[in-house]
Amino acid sequence: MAEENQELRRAGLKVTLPRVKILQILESAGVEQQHLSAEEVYDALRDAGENVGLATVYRVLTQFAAAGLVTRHNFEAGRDGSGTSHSVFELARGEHHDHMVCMESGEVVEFHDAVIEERQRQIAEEQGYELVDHSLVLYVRKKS
Amino acid sequence: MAEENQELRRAGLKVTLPRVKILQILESAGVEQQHLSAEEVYDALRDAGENVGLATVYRVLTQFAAAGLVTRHNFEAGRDGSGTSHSVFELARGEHHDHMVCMESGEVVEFHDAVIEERQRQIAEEQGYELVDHSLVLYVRKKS
DNA sequence: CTTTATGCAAATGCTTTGCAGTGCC
DNA sequence: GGCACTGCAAAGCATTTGCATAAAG
Repeated sequence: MAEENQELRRAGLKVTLPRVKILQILESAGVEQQHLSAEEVYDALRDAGENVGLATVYRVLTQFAAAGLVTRHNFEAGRDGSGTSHSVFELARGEHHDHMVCMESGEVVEFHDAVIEERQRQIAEEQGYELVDHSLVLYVRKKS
Repeated sequence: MAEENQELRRAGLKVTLPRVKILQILESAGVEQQHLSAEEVYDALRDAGENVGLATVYRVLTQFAAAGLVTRHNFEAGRDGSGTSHSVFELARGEHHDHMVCMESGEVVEFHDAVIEERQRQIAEEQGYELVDHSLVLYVRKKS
């Protein structure tokens, strides 16, 4: 219960109601809903009876991301080159992983592959670069 | 010279000055500048003395993307979770490739790796999905 | 001629900011 | 009490759309 407060303090952030609530929402998100948009967090707050402004949700999530508490992703909505893409946030639970998004259901599956990770490092190196970060998203469709 | 007109007709688009000009700009982009934002294309047009509206640039690029003539990417600006990301367009020259973006210089290097491509397919399959598309961007830093 | 494209300006959607008021430590 | 945090409304960007005009086939 006081767990969240610790995390916040560690991040150098004052323990306030919006921050604690948002952290709880992210922590309690079911496996199927680990990737929330700012709007979804906002709605969850209202459903929980808390009156937090959308601006605050964005501010808090951005701070959390800067503190490494959460990760921000930018999944593109549809293929078809519709530049529409909103951010989704997910609690950073230690190890890194990539994502697979179903183009039909919107479902998100996480995965981690050592082979790919290593190849990426090698490829960057071959070009004289050091790999700092990467973003890999597979757009998939359920098999029939 | 009439090459562009053929490509446009093939795509089912009327041959108009804005479309031809934009196609030329993309084709003549140097190796270091193959990835242009709508704004950059717009500026290039003005520099070439053509008065094309930015809205038209967007419309044309979107049509080109839909026709498969160009590919639209969404490189994120800075890491640090600043959701800032604008689209860049690149001429689709046949084979698929991924990108490596230098976080300092903004330079973009293209690459293709059969191992990664294959692993992606396998990973999707293992989860009962069919791989439709993917987006892979490596964020790198020049080695010292 | 008829259809499709263009330009401009206004509208959008998501995200950030300015500022006065509020609540942590 | 002071300074960080919040809420609200307004500002910002990149991109899209409505509509009257202009050009293509």
